[in-house]
Order: sequence, then C-alpha cells, then structure tokens
Amino acid sequence: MPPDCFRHEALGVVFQVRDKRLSVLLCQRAEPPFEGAWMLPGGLLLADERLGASAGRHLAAKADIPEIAHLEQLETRSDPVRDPRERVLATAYLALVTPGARARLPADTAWHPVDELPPCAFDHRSIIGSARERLRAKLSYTNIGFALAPETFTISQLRDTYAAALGHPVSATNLQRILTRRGVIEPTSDVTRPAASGGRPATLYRFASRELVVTNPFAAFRPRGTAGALTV
Amino acid sequence: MPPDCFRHEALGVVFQVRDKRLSVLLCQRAEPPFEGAWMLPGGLLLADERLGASAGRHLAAKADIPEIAHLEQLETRSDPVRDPRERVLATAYLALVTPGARARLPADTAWHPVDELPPCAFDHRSIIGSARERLRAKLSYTNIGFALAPETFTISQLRDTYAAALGHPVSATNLQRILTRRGVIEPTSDVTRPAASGGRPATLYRFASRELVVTNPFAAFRPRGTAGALTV
DNA sequence: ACAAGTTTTCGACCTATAGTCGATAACTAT
DNA sequence: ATAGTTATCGACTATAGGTCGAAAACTTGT
Repeated sequence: MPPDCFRHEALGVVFQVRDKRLSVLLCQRAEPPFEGAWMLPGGLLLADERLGASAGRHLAAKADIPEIAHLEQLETRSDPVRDPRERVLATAYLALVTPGARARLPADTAWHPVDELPPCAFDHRSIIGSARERLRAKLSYTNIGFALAPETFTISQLRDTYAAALGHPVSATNLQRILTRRGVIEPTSDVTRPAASGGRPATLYRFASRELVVTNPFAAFRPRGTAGALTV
Repeated sequence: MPPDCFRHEALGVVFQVRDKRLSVLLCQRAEPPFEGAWMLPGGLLLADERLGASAGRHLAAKADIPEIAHLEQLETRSDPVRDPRERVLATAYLALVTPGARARLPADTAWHPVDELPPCAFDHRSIIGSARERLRAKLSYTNIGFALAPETFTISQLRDTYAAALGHPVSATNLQRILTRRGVIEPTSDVTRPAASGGRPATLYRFASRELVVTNPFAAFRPRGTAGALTV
C-alpha cells in the first residue's frame, strides 16, 4: 500500500427512542481486537462511493434498517492508532430512525440505552458522545424531532421523545407552545381515544416538514426583523 | 494503488478580519486543473499524521502563518470526482487568526474578502460557505471572538470585528452588555488615548478566556436553573 | 346519575434575554 | 467657551420561554 494512502470507514450512530429511552444500535465483536466489546455499525468506503452513501449501505446491510429518517455527517477521526491493526480513518454519521421502523437484527446486533452503554471498541464510545451532543443541540434549534417521532403523535408522546433524547424532563405545555409558534408542529383534526385508564382524548399533531429546517437560528447581535428560518 | 484506499487532504479555511472585512487566505493555481483559479491552502495527509496536525503543518508551510488562534474540524468532502485527476477525500478545517498576526505570504497567496471571492477551484467555494456559517453560529453562542480580536480592544473595535464576521451591523451597546453579562469579555484598567479627531477615550477590554467556551447553550425545553457554561 | 380519578389543554404570570434610543460623559479642535 | 466626536450607560420595549393552576374531556366505580 502506498504510504500516503489510507483506508476509510463510515460509521453510523443510529439513534431510536425505545421505551422512553434513547438507544443506539451496536454490534458485538466476535474477534480481536476488542473481542466481545460493542462497536458502531459501519464499514469500509468503496471506490466511487460517497461517505454518506457508504454509511447508508452498511446500515442497510448490517441491520436491515428499513428507512433512515435523517442522516448527517458528524466528524472524522484520524488518530493513527485508533485501530491497532492498521490505520483507518473514520467518518461518523448521525442517523435517526422513527419508532415505527422495527429493524430485523442479526444475532450480534442490539439496541442499547445510551445511559447504560456496554464496553465499546475503538473510539466508538466518544463518537457516541459527540452524536448525543449534536442531537441535543439540534433538537433545540431545528425541527429534527421529526426523525425521532412517528407520523402523528400526541403532545405527551412527543414530550417523552424529547425528554429521552435531551436527557432531562420536558414540560408538555412549553413544548406545545414553542413548537407550534415556530411552525414546527401542527395539529391534525384527529384525536386519540382516551388511554386505558381514562383521561381526556389528546389531539394528534404532525411535523409540518420532514426536511431539516433551522427554526430558531442563533440571533444574538442581529438587528430586529432580520431573522427568518433557513433550510439546510 | 489498492481499490479501497484513498488519498486524503486537509484544507484550511483561514479567516482574518482585515480592514473591517472578513477575509480568507487563498492560493492561486499555476497549473491545470482550474489553472488561474484560487484554492484553499492545504495538502495531503501523511502516514502517522492526524488531520488537525496536517492542516496546521500545511498552513505553516504554505503561508508562514505565525499562530493560529483557533482550529476546528468542519466537514469531510467525499465526492469521487471532486478532483478530476484522481479521487481525493478532503477534510476542511476552520482556522482563525488575530489581526496582529501578519503572515509573510508567497507571491501566489493572498487574502480575499469573502464577499468578493475570485473563481475558486474544486469545491472550495462551497467549503468557504460552510466555514462562514460555522463562524457566524459560534460567534452567537461561544466566546470564539477571541480568535479574531487582538489582545486588548475597545468595544467599537470589537463591534467592527463582529460586524465583519457576521455580515450585518452590530450595536455596540448590545455587544458590550451581552458579552460582559456572559462573562466573555472584561474591562481592563487601561483606556485608549482619544482618536485623532477627538472623542472620549475608550476603556480597553480583553477576552476572559482564550479557550473555546460555550457561553450561551441552547436552552430550549430545559428546566430553570439547569443551565451553565460548558467547555468544549 | 354522580363522584372520583386521569390526562389533556389552555390561560395567566413571571423571568431572562436582547434590540433600540436618547441622554450624558470625556475628550479634541477652533 | 463652544462645537464636534466618540464612548458609555440607563431606560424602555419586545419576545422567548419556564411555571403553575384551573378547566376540559374522558373513564371507572358506586
């Protein structure tokens, strides 16, 4: 292999809110190094393949994930010894899937709540940390919640989703007011039938857009009236 | 060259505020492809070299930039034909230098205001766009201005720096109040002698920290009292 | 029916952040 | 002294967002 030439892998940090907990998809290694530890799904970049497509391809192959609601590049790790065997650069992607998407998983693959991560291989634990940071930030200033929520949902369900992803309690009142004012969510004409134990039926909401939109741009030092949502 | 093996380059988007305008360092190409067009400084990654170090090394070699006040990874471009000769992955870095740092530039290298970019080679124009976006956002919620401002400065000078980087007018009153309240800047005991045409002497300020600190974290949906500055 | 329990929804209040504007301070030059 | 210039500061306002409790709309049990 020529000296100035490197293998490159795409890794996916796939998040899904399962049972009110933010969880990440991990594969258990069967061989050294890091035998028995868990790793992010991913694999090598091919010639003529883009990194985003490579991440999607490996996720589809490894976990048969039907549809990824959102995929964005996180960062590239370049520590020469991050893989003890040979040098491999890694570009991590943040991938979000909605609760409806039930993937058929191989035996070595499982969801793990991010608060109880098992021992992780390589630098994957810190990559998961970066992904959580990115997700938390974007939940606050974009409509990225659409990629974690089902097609329609009640405010309570959305509150649980946000609380799981943000890692702290969220007020349903606040969430409803802020997201409707920003135009991120909108009510449908449907309501749920009341829960098993009774209670008022909840109106069903949906996300106004399923494309990523920056709805609360950083506005410091900006003159009044200059604001406005930007599509990314 | 093996098939699953790629060259990789580190590119630097070096910003400096010059003459009240945000400017970027570019090198003019002497050979095809894109002969005569301007490109970002950078070069190939070496074995056993990290990407950040590679970006720094190429900047030091190409432009003899004395000190880079801030360097952070932006994104990795992987379009197979972004370089028409052979496939090269590129990881872009945002680099900021203070106005005091006067680099000795080779003949083919020059500063260009970002509002009047010359024709750019490869995908470098869009990379510069990404870098501007990142800088604008971070000026609003971090203390990153330290990397664009001199050691000490007046509020008016800082206003000009922020206005240049943000691309819109900035109120000195607002800037002073917000940045002092956040603890980003603090007054020194010195004042300037008045300007040539007279006027009240201005107190000199300095940045409280020259490490990147998130001073205005995204706070939506967070319970009261949970906030707090985070070091990155 | 009616009361009690549950969940949702909404209004009212309050605080913090930040944009605007004008008055005042502190200098130079004539 | 007076005018011009720049800096600084307080007051006002707008808005986003956190908190709380009341009211609405159901179910279940008596």
